[in-house]
Amino acid sequence: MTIHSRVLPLARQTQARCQSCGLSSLCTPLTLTFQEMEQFRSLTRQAPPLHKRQVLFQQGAPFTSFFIVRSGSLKQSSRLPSGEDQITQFFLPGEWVGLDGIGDQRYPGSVVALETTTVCEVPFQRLEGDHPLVVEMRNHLFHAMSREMHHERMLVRLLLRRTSDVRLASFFMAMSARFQRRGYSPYCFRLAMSRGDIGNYLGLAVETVSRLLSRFQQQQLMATRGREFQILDFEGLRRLAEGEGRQAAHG
Amino acid sequence: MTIHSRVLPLARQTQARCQSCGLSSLCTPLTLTFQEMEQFRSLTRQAPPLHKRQVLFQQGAPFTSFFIVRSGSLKQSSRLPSGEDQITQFFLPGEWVGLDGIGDQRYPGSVVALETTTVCEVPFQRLEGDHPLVVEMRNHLFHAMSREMHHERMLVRLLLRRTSDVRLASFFMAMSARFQRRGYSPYCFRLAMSRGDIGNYLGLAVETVSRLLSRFQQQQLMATRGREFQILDFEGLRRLAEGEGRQAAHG
DNA sequence: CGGTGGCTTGAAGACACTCAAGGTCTGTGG
DNA sequence: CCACAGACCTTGAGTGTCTTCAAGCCACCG
Repeated sequence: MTIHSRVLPLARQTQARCQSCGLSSLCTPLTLTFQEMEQFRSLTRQAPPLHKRQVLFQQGAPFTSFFIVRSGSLKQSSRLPSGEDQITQFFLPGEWVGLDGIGDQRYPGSVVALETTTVCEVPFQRLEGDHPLVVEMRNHLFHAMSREMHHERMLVRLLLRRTSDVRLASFFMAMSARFQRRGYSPYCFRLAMSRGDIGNYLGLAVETVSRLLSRFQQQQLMATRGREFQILDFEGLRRLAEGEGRQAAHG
Repeated sequence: MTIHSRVLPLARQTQARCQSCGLSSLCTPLTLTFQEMEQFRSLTRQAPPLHKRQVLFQQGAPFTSFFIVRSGSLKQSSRLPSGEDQITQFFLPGEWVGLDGIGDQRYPGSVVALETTTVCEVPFQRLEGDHPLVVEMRNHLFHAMSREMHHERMLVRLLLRRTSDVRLASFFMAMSARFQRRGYSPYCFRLAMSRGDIGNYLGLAVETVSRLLSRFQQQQLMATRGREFQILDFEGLRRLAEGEGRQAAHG
């Protein structure tokens, strides 16, 4: 119990690095005074880099901390009773990992690095108490979870009744938005996950993903080279994702 | 604005009724002392019954309160840019309504009663501060949201790659569990939503839902009479929902 | 240089959707 | 109490989409 194995106990070193993280505006709930910042840094600690395929935590492990991605990316997958793995999430820099473990005090899925990745750890215990900073942080999490809840619900329910091309287009639109929010180009990015991962996530066969990518390329919507993706016709892709020019409602 | 129109300002009357609610163990985070109970009751207020098709709140309305269902049931649906309505949730007695409005301070979907329904209102403002009771309540919500988040994610991602019969079987298993948790029979229940609603929720055409119900009946898995449902072969339905005897993984 | 894993492409079949029509239930007004 | 209207539900036939199965390609790495 207590704490999962791969966390550094080096809180001091941590603080120095978190300050230069470049993501602090995303890690911290609001703009903080310098003094508050000092105190806030005490909530987090730096973990050593994860290499590709390394596990951050295992499904079922006791929930102790959550994490904020500093660089790289990860995927979360849950082993189903039937033995299959279902990918439930991808994580990009600045995003919270492990929020869904709070409920049952266990991580409901395993999270592994898709490439070399660094994360900040936030021990959940440190979020207790009534210090204004901690209160602020909890509040932020509250909002984040609520938003996440609805977003997820919408997106996926939407996908349920959509054709594969709409699903994939939606996926890229979502990714594009996430990169843009991070300050990266929304038109050109690299995704570390395999076609198989994308297919698993969207509920499509690998072959379907591959075929669609070819078609998107042919339609001049996107250009693909390995795991580098470029959106050529943003509006076109958006229209496709919105479902225009495709199947209609039936409710 | 400010507060949605149909809320009673009668906090006193409310308290008397919430005490005899029978759901208090679900409404309140933990077992509370009598004194705490007194204080906690001050957090909620009773709203007048909603009749069928009446709107609890509209999509986009400012978030002020959430609600706990006392009796009856509701559905939440979001209007998509394309103009379709997507049902994102059904609510049964004892369940929280409106949690997903916290994030953006607006309700992300409209909630309407599926039948005559009563709810308790919990103004969000009353959850601020550091009173131990309020802290407890927030903590409870935190956990509830986290669980919800993961549950939703799993369930729906799962459905993405499932055939229609597995989707529908999963739906009934989930409903069954929800009724059981409330102390009702897990084998026999009435669902107030139409076939169309179920189809919309699961991403299936009405016709498919109807055909599957006929098939389930023929296979002696369930018996259906209008909106009354009876699970005849619980294990069989569970096996179907788990995906055994059906399509396999490909990841 | 051969092996492995990931990716792409082709062909055949299953599944769920659309369209269409008939049947049933519910609520309302005479 | 009955008749009617409208919504809801069921069933059938045909079609398109996505999956599965199969094979080949490509890049990376021993």
